[in-house]
Amino acid sequence: MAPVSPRRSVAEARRTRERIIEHSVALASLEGLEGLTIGRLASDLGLSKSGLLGHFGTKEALQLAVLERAAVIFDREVWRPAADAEPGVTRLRAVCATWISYLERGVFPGGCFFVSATFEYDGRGGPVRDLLRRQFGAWRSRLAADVRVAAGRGELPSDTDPEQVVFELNGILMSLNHTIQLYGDTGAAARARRAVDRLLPSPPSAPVAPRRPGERGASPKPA
Amino acid sequence: MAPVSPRRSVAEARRTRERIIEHSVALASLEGLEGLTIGRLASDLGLSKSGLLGHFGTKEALQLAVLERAAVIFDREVWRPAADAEPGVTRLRAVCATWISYLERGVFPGGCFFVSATFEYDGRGGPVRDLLRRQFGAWRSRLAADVRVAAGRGELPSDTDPEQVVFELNGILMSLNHTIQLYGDTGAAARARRAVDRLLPSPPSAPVAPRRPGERGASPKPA
DNA sequence: CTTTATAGCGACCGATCGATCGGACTCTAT
DNA sequence: ATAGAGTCCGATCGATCGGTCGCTATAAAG
Repeated sequence: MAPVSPRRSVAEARRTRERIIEHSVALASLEGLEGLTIGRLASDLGLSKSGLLGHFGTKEALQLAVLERAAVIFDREVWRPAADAEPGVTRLRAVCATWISYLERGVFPGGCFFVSATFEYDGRGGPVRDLLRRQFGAWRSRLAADVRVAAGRGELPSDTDPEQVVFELNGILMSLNHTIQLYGDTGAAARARRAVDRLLPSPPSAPVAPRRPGERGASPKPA
Repeated sequence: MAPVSPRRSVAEARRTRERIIEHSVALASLEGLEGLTIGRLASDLGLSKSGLLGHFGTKEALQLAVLERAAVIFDREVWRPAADAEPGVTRLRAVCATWISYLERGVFPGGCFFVSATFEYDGRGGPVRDLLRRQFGAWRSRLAADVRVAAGRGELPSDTDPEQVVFELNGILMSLNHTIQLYGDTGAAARARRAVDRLLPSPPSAPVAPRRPGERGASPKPA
């Protein structure tokens, strides 16, 4: 039989792998990481199931690769645009802003990838959940670090409990995610911004978004 | 072959249906509504698949029945214990307290049934999602009604946006649900209570309103 | 050119999915 | 006593699941 796609160089294989992961991220955002199916992916991409699975070995390995790719996207869309802001409340507010925007823009069609995924893996065990916990833990501790900076600078009360602020911030973001996904209510973004404003009052007289080209905040790699 | 379970009266059938729903609620709380499988349920309950499905017709009908039962449990565990409190902030705080306790006690082993379910049905359509939206909408509007009462009584600023308060309350509760399920962190309940306190300051013992309206937000100090 | 590594295919595996069917059985109503 | 309704089972259906196997065709290495 005539081979339909006769190119199988190593370089092509890398591109194929990219295509698989990219499509898997989009699909998993909507259907969940467990909702990914090899057959569906293969037919969407014009591959055979064995050809597709050959790149990863098992479905679980694919899920982990998808999760890591999602983290790269999250980093690019949320962390990086806010990284250069002044550490403390200013950067916290910047991260919240990029996060809300990332949800508004629908970077992932199913809302925040990690919120969905952590809810999906609530009660299970295994490597996927372990990775999720580590990724989410990195998110929380990075926020908490900036809360501590803010408290040290007097932008927040000195007795501020960083974990408490992170807890409430996450709540705001999850509530936004939930509202958008369940009701398609775009106006909820304004509510989220108002809630963030109340939780993290804009620091007084500090020049907003002072661009200091030399300084880079912790350059990110949630993993 | 000797029939293993020879009792099939109408009354027994009702009990069987109860058993199915009860077990399904517990299972769906952990595995999700979509994660319910007829075969698993049947084997857990010592029934045949056809015998089990005969009570509902389709899996979707079972899911709807499970959702309605979950709502009954939620009503019993969260709404009812707070129903007799003074309408307004007092009752809002009571509902939040029962909700937090309901999560602490693990009424559903997988956390709040409706939080999990709405996240699961984020991106899908169909009757199950429709019912979920209605149920969640009822929750929101009941909370909003009490917020309006509170604002009318001066317990909250008169220009309070009820939907905003509900949005933030839901965030606190979802953050708690998330923390408990992903990390098993029981201390998070204290954080949730603190956050609720800040959002809904306890009204003074006298039903008068010493708070000056016009001041936005529940409390000027974050954290 | 020859050899080796590998990308990808097609066929196939056992398991499980939701669902259907006919029939055996028990209760209830007449 | 008998008819009807309803409960539940065992067998079975087609579809799909994740995954394996042997194979071919090609690219890369020698």
